[in-house]
Amino acid sequence: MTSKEFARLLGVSQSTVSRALNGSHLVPDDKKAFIRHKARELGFELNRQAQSLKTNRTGTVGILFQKHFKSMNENPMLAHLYDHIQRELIANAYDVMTIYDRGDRDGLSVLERIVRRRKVDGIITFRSALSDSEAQLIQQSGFPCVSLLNVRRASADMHYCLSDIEHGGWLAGDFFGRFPDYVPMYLTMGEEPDNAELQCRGFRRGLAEHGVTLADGEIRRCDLSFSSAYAFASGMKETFRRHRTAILAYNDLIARGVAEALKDNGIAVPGTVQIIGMDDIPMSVWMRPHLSTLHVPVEEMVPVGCRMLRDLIEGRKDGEYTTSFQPRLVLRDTTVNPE
Amino acid sequence: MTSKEFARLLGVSQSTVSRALNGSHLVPDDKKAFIRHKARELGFELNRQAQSLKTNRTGTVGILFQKHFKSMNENPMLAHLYDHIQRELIANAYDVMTIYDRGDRDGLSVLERIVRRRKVDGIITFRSALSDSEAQLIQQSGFPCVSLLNVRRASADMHYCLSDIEHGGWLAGDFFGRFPDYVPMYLTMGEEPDNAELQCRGFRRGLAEHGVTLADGEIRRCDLSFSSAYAFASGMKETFRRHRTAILAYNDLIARGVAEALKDNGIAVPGTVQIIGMDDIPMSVWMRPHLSTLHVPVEEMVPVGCRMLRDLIEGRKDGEYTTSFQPRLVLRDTTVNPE
DNA sequence: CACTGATTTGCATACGTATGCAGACAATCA
DNA sequence: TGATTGTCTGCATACGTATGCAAATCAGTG
Repeated sequence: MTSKEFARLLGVSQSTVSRALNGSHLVPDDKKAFIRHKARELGFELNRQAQSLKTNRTGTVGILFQKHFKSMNENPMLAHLYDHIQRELIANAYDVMTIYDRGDRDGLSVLERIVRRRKVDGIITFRSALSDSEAQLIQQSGFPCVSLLNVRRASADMHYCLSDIEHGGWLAGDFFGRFPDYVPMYLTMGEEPDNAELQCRGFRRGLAEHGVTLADGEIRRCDLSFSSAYAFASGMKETFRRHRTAILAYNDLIARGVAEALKDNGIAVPGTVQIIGMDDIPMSVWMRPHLSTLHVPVEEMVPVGCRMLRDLIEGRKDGEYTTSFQPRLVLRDTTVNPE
Repeated sequence: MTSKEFARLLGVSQSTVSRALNGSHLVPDDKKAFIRHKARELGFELNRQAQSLKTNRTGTVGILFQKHFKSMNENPMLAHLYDHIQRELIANAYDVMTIYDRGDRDGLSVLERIVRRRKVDGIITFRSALSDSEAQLIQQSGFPCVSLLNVRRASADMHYCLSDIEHGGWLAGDFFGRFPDYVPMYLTMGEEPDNAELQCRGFRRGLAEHGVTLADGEIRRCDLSFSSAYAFASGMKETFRRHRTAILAYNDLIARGVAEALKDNGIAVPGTVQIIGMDDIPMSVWMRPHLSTLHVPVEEMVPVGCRMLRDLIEGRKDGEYTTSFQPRLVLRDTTVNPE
């Protein structure tokens, strides 16, 4: 059924139907209500394709995963974020399209295809480690784009909804600083050097305020995966037996891998090794010991980030803007209870 | 740039451009190649909105999650499947839209909205426990729909790409039947009674062939979550200490929860308790002990299922069709090595 | 060269909506 | 009453593509 047929059925013009269903102020409230009521009753809905052709709006937002990063089933934080974002956008009448590049096909990336064909109104991306070409593509296409969670060095024209990772590092440093008998260690991975550096700086500063220093040699690396972190910690068991260690891990996935390895190797947590992760993914409390972590307020960030994107799409806002959220230290079972 | 402008630029008509880019046989190969080359060179692409308006095709497939089930970050198998499906569809030039209902808004479900506005060409759904109203909606909308993985009782007009869960159960039964000193136990959850019943029947049959019976009292339930399985197994520790037990779990998520609980409670695996899961999610080998499991050949099923959907969408096939895949028993560290 | 058939081209239109514009109608005021 | 404003309506058109149809071109044959 087209709007024209539907209009004839109600004895009004197609224009009036269109205006009523789009909430135009040109049609009086009672008539608007009537038309909407009838539409629901008869199951009529405006054709999205035609609507899109006229308005250049699709009612769809793309969620962009970077190929450098893991997928949702390898990185639980992505699934966690995706879940919240999806819920939030749907509640605001946007549908969600996944954009996940895994290398180019025919020299035309998925992002490129979607952007060029305008299949979305805007883009949300989690990490800011877009490749330069991707960032450039988004920028010159003029698509509204909000980056959640982490910042990318030197990229203009992008909007951020951040968690203050440096402050997170500071919180962990401030905590571990109270245990001078534990050697501090920072365990990160290669994928996000900018953010790791921020986190490490905060950690260092937090420790320093208690007179504790983070030795350069105690900045360790593994890959962004449970098993890599597991392997790392297994390989370190002699070191851990030699002296107590207080580990800040880049995120919960890594922290969880470390905790599991320590458990399997019979190293006491938190008696011998303390661990703090970051993100507070749901998985944090699946397993024992429950992970102490820096809670990233996803539940607050996502609505704000989505709101930012909607403002940009619907033209309520322009120019750059950035919001920032503070992580919160949550002590569970991988840290010693401070007296 | 529109196709008309682009056509003028090349000195041909808009029709020819349209035909060339859509691969019509009406335009000779050399000209087709030339036009395509130019299009790529100038970055021209046909407008998807207009195209959709004419053809009623969107180039998008919806992946439908049921609200009864967990989300991707709670159920790793969903993320695993999603990952494969997304990759497969993108490789075939379809984009992917997530359809995740969490209760209705305004009495209009997300699925309803998407179907009514025809934002997708077809639907893939993982589990077949669609609510009746959802199944009906899909059916009467005439959307091609393929259900992966599991079957739903008594639903016509749906196409299935299944893993043979009953055979999976049989494999586990046939294996555990060789260990008469282990009491068999089946651990399932309430969400998918049809499939659980099939699996249990296979398990029972497999055991019976070795003269072992599964007692009705040894059919246990927990929720579909890691922590619920963990809690269940923790609560059973006295039983496990009393006699050896061979557990078939409905899936790996549950099996993993059990394994972790046993580890934390100091119960020997597989010496005291053997565990077989199902799915073979990547998480299976993240943690120790590596889980013995019934490998579901996602890597084979997904391409076939997507192919089925594409056939339906592109009109190469109609009527119902169903394909089925055999799971495979993978022995790792939660089962006793048969001599 | 005339004719036939096959191949290729462009014209014209339709898809279903949003919206500028002009006109209809009601309300207000002098 | 007539003029003026404000509110509402419908007509007509444009968005950019796909495709039926007729026309044009070409190759092959007698």
